[in-house]
Amino acid sequence: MTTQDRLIETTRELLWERGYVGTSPKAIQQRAGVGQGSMYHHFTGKPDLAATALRRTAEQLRAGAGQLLAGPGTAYRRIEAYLLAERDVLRGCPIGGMTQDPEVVADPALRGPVQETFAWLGGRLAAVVAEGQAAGEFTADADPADLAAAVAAIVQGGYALARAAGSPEPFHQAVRGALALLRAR
Amino acid sequence: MTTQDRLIETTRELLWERGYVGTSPKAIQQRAGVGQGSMYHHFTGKPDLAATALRRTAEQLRAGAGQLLAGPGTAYRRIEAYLLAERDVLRGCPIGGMTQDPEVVADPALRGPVQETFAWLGGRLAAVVAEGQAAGEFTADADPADLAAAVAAIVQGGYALARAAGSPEPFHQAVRGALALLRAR
DNA sequence: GTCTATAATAGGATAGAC
DNA sequence: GTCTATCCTATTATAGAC
Repeated sequence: MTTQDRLIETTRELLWERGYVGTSPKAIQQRAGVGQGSMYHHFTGKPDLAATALRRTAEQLRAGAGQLLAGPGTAYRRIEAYLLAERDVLRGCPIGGMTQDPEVVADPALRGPVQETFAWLGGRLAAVVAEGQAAGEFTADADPADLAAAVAAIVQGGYALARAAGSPEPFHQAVRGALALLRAR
Repeated sequence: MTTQDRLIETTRELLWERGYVGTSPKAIQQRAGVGQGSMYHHFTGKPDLAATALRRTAEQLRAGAGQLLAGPGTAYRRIEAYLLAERDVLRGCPIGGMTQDPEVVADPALRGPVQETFAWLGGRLAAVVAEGQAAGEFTADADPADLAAAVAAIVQGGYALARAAGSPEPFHQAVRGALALLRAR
């Protein structure tokens, strides 16, 4: 792995663990085992490095979710697969967590990957819901985009509840609740 | 308003706007218009002041939600009232947002008010759901605690989606989706 | 109670040697 | 490309005067 790559991977970890404000260049350099000079040689500064790291994280998240949602099975089964995917619940979402940081939200380069990820996810989920409605699997009296947003919110909100409780259980409750509601359609 | 109160109110604002890591004692003092000495006279330090501020915010949040959930009307109407309550969506939740900060999660004095708020909210929502099931308003095939967690997660997740998008719309989509699902019970 | 020093450490970056 | 040295500001307090 190149020095540049180590910087990116280390930044991805730290952003996930400590958020953007909580991640200092010094901490990145120390964990990556490189001096200051290297970091500023490859990146213009912390925002540049963080944006690069976030783009990579967003890519991987989309790849994972894309697989689950494109899989075989009914619409319900695919949404279920997405909701039941294995997650390190107490670590939270490496993309969604960024929305809490005002500096991320304020900087287009940082918010970009986050915004695009959720826009993409909403679109994919809505497409699956629409397929389910077309197949008569779900009643067609709700906007697919609304149900898609609800499913995405369950995951993001589940993380928040779990971290508040110090336990993954509230996340799983929320998912079970959402699946129970979806089955009733 | 006393100096102590101004410090608490200012800290509540800053915690909401910038989170715990992003809120410095100096910023609190400047916005409150008091010197360093005053802050350290009334509070042992930033964690103490922040914990006091969070307890007050938690109280107000519970008071507001409690009113909506205890109101008249069917279980569905009360949950609807909670979900449709007016919110400054792009500001996020002043309590739920704290879960993103590792220092808050790690400090029992800081996580306490957050944990208690969601524990209380989950209990209240579950009670309303249970009433709805008892009244035949909802089918009784789902655990009230699961549906309660789902409702709470919709709100918290809705904030995250909205801030990612830079628009309140995804929050409202998620709420509409959740209400559509609840109506089908 | 409140204020103004003062201080040790961290944050974020630049300069220049190698 | 990578490193160390240096710089300025912010952070989070403590000390002591008023």
